[in-house]
Amino acid sequence: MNPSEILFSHNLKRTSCREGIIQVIGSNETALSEQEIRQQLEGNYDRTTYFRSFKTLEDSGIIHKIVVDNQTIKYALGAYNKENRKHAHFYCSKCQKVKCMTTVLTPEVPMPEGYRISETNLIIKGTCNNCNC
Amino acid sequence: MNPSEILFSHNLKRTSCREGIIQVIGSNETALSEQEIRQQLEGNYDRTTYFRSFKTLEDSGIIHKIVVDNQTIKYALGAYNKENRKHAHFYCSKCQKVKCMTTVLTPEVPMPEGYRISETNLIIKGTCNNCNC
DNA sequence: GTTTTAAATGCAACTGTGTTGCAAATGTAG
DNA sequence: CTACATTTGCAACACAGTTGCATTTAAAAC
Repeated sequence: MNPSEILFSHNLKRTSCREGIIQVIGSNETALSEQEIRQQLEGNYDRTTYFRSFKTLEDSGIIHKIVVDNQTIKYALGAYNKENRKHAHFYCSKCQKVKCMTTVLTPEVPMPEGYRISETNLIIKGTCNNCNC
Repeated sequence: MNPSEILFSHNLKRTSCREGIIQVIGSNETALSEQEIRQQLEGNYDRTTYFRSFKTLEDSGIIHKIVVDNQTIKYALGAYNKENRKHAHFYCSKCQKVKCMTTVLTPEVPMPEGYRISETNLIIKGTCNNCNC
């Protein structure tokens, strides 16, 4: 599906900013920050528009937000696998790239009586194969 | 050990701000944000001083920083268990409290050739036993 | 106890992130 | 093409985090 179709299938208006964001995120191996997305996008959109677009796209599950730390936020396509499970993310502290580890699912943690889990985030930090050469 | 002894044993100067931070964090069940620590501290220190103190205390392993999301940062005492492993953290999205789950260690994730892990963060979000009543 | 000195603090200024209200522009259904 | 709801851009703002520098303080040396 192309960006336009993705938006349509989620009942979202097909605006150029949204289509561009999906397009750029979808054509990258690693997750991207707002800055990186802006650099790769043709159109010059307002910062507010980006943030509102990210929120809309995230709410509908088209993209997901990866909070590595309070200064490093990245976005990638998709969100859940077929079983509605989320995956881990790897952050390379040398090249600052974030990769979705789609084969590593977040663990099912047994919780004490009375606790309910809505979401589990697993972030792994280190250095990637490219930076360890 | 009291705050003064803790600082001494880490070769850090025993300033009132640092002692106060350790004191406040140590006397709370849950992890605290900068704001919450400020409210419970007598002395009125500059914001810069807090951030520098947090960094110093974190670098020496006296406290650890918990990044729940880019807007929610908390601090708690200690850092690693005896085996140098880190634990998971639970964030209640109703009461906004963060608890160290010292019994749940971060998983050992098998990585592809060439990857090195320096740190693993596991954040569980949901609602706590208090808020589910 | 006083002096000395390296470290910590307070202050001012600044960057960057994220939010809100409102008017203008745009997508889409009719 | 028109009408309407939604999205966007702009301005303004709140807050987190950082840096340089002068002042103050902790702790070691005397």
